[in-house]
Amino acid sequence: MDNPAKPKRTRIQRERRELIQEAALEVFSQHGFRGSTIDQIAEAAGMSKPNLLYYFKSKEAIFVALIDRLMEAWLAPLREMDQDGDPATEIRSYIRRKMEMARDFPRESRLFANEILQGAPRVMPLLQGELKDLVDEKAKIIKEWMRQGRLKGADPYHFIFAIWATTQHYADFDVQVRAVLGPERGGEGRFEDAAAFLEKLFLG
Amino acid sequence: MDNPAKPKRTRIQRERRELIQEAALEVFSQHGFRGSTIDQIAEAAGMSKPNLLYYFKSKEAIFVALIDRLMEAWLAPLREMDQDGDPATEIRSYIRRKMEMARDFPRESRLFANEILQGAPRVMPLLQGELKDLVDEKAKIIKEWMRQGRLKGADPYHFIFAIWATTQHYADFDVQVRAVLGPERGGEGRFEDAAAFLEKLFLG
DNA sequence: CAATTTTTTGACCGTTTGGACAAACGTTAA
DNA sequence: TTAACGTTTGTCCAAACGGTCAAAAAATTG
Repeated sequence: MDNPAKPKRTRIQRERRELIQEAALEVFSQHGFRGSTIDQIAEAAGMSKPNLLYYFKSKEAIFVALIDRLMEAWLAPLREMDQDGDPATEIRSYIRRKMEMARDFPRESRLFANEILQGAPRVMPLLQGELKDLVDEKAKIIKEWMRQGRLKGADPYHFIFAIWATTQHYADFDVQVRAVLGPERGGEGRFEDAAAFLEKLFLG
Repeated sequence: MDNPAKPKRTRIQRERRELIQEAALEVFSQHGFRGSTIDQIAEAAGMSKPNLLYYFKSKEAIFVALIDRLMEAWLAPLREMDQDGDPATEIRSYIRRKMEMARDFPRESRLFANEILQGAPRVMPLLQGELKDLVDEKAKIIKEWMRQGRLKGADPYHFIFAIWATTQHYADFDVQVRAVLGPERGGEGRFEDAAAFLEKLFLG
């Protein structure tokens, strides 16, 4: 997770690696790791397979780079939750941010979901370390808010889990959501409706 | 989805097909469809690959049989929700049943999640048909309960989604849940804690 | 028992896959 | 011009994969 000797990269290398990661995100999020081929990614990135392997030494390396970048963005919204802010406002903002991520970055969400579903073989240390620490810290804050009577009392861990589950559901299970809502209600408005519902559910 | 000429099967065929599906559930739920090999499934079932292919004509056929059986169990809890029952009791029972499924059948849950994540290529018709119809029907009931003031008012569709998301989370994201809760709180009690939390969340 | 059907297996095949490699190409700078 | 370096590609390979097939083994039936 640290950087043992950071590699110096040319401009082209930075651009190409970025291009490859974008293509890989598209492919991996649709087919999962094992279901994706280097050829698919290479084609999506508009280059030949050997050329792609010049920038990433293996399929695994692409995936790891993607996950690494993803996890940062993943933890950010919870990091922003501020102990000194108004509890209701902080929770509301957190839900909003998570919902926006589900809407704007569904591929990242699905990629992460896939990794966890397979037993988190590549991010387990991160879950037990950085993520657990962060949640422990924020759970303490939420608990304090509840103790002060500024937030309805409940288990802060399951509270956070519930926010994760409900918001990510709209990215990960998007096809099911749309299928059930049907053509009329399944339009773009569904994220707004969901956000409004969740605010009431968690704060009402 | 119907049965065009139901095949007559010997006792051995019934037993072997069952054995294979159990093994396939184990393998598919861990590695996904593309990530699983026929050899893996055959080994888990304690037979040779050609022998397995004697009972199921392809990898796809195993998967379809599995999904078919799964979907029935999947819809059952919602089907049981009774219009004439007490709203709070009905919702509570529904949450309990879904939570028990997450605890007792996590492989089935993960298999389903995997299928949806990949865009539901094999169950889309079912989602748009049977599932949508069922949800439409139950949403109407919930809406009526809310109109009568017997249940807190909210969008019944997102209400149902939220129950799905939160309960299935404890099966699909189990490793993450355990990692965050840590060794102390991540024991078997987590399902009870979660169920209690969710009842309050949805009915409190 | 023998005849017939069902079940099991070893050997095999064509394709796909991740990855290696050397040769070619392009660019820049001495 | 040439040497050096970064980039790109065609070709190739070994392993893994889904699936076939003929024939042996086991079970069932007459």
